[in-house]
Amino acid sequence: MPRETFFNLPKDKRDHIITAAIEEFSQAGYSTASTNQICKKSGIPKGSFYQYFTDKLDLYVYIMTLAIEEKIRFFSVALTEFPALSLLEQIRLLFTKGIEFAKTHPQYAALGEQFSKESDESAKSAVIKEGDKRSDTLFLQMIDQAKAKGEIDDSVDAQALSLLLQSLNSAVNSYMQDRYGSLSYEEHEKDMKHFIESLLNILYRGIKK
Amino acid sequence: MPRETFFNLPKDKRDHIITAAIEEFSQAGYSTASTNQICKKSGIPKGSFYQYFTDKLDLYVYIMTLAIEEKIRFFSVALTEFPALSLLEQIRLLFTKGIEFAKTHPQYAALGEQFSKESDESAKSAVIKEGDKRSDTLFLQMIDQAKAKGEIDDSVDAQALSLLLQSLNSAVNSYMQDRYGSLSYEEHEKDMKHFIESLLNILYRGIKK
DNA sequence: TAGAGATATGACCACGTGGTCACATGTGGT
DNA sequence: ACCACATGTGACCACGTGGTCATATCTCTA
Repeated sequence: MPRETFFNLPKDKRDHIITAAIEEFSQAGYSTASTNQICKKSGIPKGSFYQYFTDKLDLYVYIMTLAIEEKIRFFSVALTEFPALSLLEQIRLLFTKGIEFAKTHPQYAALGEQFSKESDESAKSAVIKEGDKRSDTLFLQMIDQAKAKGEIDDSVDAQALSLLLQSLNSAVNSYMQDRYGSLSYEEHEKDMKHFIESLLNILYRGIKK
Repeated sequence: MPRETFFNLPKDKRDHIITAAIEEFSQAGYSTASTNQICKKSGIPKGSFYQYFTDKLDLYVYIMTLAIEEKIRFFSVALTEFPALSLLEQIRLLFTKGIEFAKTHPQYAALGEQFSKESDESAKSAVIKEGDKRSDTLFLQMIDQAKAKGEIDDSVDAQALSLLLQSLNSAVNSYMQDRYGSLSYEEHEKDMKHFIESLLNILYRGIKK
């Protein structure tokens, strides 16, 4: 956690630093990100950096915490807005909301992308310890609920389905990124909706004739 | 491509260098890997390194090429061994062979893992240019074939299914890695087989009741 | 045996890194 | 007006990086 000095800073200066850090970490990931660059971008001297944060990792974990909080807030708002959806509808909602999140919070999304690629294990575990992996339990909860309601077949393995949904969720995002890059969301909304429906169709009916 | 000097080297010295490079790149990825470390590990002086390779990227692309060739050979042998399998059987074969490859060639598998995480775009594109992405076309071919044979439903979106299979394939591998680490393959063969069957079951029948 | 051309070698370079520290500047209370 | 203490600051450190180059050592031909 950042030192008290950091939180005593005037809000706009703090925000400058946060913005600069998000920018750097979302482009470079933890290990290749440069504290010098963050200082230069936010206009603070090197010495001040180490007045505010104990080290690079301290800042990184703080930034990731902000991003995680934001994303969780985003999803849970979406889910509670529509209670009593079927599993398939819930999944559809999460997919589309996932894309929406990446669109409205591109920096946070990029941060997450970089995090999943991070090779520095100590940095990864430090972030995870500070709270994540809730998406897995979220999916498992949804699946169990749906089974209880008799929505889906009992022969479906919950663990396997959860893995499938997780990998699918990230795959959809990177697919959209690869295909349309940073182009406007609205322009390709139809394509994306159609693609998601195709996936859901496979998921629901299976591929058998 | 390495310089001629490199290929004139006695085979065991060349192999030492290759081994050291694989070790380093599979642990650190391209951008964080250190040429100094590779020199130290393989026992060659710094000067010799730059006698053999034009630069770090030259060596990296060469190593990746070796890994890709090996993996493609592995898969195509497996597929041609059993001609006339159904799509589901082909997919099952690829999943299990994928795990087997990761088990028998852990270094190469780790190399691929690191590559997919690589953030240095120039390195990525240099490797891709030298030949990859065949797995995507492989899946698409299999799907088209299966459709032609009337094995799977026409309403299934080939592109969507291919993406699903790709992401699932890598997800299965990292899942196994996370769960069982480097433990012996045989010990958990049953678990893994069971897990794969669960996934194939969802894929085939869908999740609907 | 001489000499030419390929190959081996490690000291060296400029640079960027994360992190430190002595000192300058601000701020609030007396 | 003073002083104590929090805060700001950038020159500096040791180190590791990818890459170079003059020189030493081979090897093979004449």
